[in-house]
Amino acid sequence: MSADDFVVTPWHVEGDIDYDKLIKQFGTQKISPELLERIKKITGEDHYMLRRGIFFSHREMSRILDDYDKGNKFFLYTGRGPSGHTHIGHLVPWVFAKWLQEKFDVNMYFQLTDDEKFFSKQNLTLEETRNFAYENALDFIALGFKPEKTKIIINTRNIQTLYPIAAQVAKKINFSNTKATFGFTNDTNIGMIFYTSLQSAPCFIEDKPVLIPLGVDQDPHFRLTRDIAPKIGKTKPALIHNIMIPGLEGPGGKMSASNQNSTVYTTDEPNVVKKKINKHAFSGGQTSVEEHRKLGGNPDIDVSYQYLRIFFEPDDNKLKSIYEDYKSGKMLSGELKAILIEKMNDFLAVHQENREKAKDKIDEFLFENK
RNA sequence: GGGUCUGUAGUCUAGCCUGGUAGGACGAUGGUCUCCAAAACCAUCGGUCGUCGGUUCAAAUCCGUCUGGGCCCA
Repeated sequence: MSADDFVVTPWHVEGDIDYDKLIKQFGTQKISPELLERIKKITGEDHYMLRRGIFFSHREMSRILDDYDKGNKFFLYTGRGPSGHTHIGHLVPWVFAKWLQEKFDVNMYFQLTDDEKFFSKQNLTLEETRNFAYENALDFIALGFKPEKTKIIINTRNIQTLYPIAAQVAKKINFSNTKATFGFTNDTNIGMIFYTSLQSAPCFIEDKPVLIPLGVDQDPHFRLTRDIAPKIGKTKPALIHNIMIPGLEGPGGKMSASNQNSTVYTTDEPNVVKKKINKHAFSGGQTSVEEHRKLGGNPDIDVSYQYLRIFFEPDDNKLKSIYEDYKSGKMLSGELKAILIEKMNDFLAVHQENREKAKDKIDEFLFENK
């Protein structure tokens, strides 16, 4: 734990994150009302994730928009480390990325880092991480991306394309850089040490500026990439960061794919979702009905409310009335949970159907080595 | 290639020197309490002690092999 009582790294998130402090600590830019207004002006609408500060921070988003205004398109890049099944927290940046893609009409690359998860997870085989990559790709496709403008990169499959770019990057990053950035020690395997150069590679796969929507915990990789980009004659990648999605069991840390109880997977059945929320979701309610009616609940720490805010209730008016009812004590935690369960299961029913259909479409999405 | 230290439940770890088949913490599971969750309290589950072999009546504990990891030297 740092002196700030929270830790955010690509492999570990812990504590109550103070996002204003994190912005200072990471040296990123807060998304200002002016920037919001500018995005709204170009896209014709503001996305609820921007409005509500789910995406809260960026690096050089303004430059991307400057270029766009001049008629120079960018492209999007995001990804996922396939260490397990997809959960709803993973979907947040993907849904937002899809919105960006549609509004700006740009290409999108999605990188599945099966090699990295093999390197970093002691108990996973390369075969397992490749299988998870395939599973995760289905969830991505299920969100409705267009294959003409969207390509999925799987590291071990597309290494032929990635490697020449990664080599350029790798030559400019030394051991001290990666150690300082990721906290590597002498028992870190050399796959990990090289790895960040592979994660950088898709930034330069097109000769255009890139914008990367991602969880803020992944920022350190691209801090390095931004450092070396000018050294290899490339434009620095621009980033836009979302907050960490809390696990069911509490506001500290993030939803982790490995803890079954703090996680709702995209493949969970309705009754499983119901059970997980009712039995595990941390609430901001009081200890008894009488207390709750008298004192009211605290939506700011209530995980069910936060899920509605972050993902499942895009309607501001509905969200506001839930907020007020819960805060005043009119609405009980059990009732709030019921709302979330319904929203979640409605979403998952559609998602799971699309996910099935994605199995037939995956080939159209896979990036082909040139 | 040589030397040296190290490997105990999901995680961290006690025990090893002075042999008698493992104890704790966190986690997990169930219950009580709550509109739920959390907290608190109660209970339960979980380890063939990295592998194979040797010594011994008896080995996590001693010896050797292999294997994973750390450090030093070449």
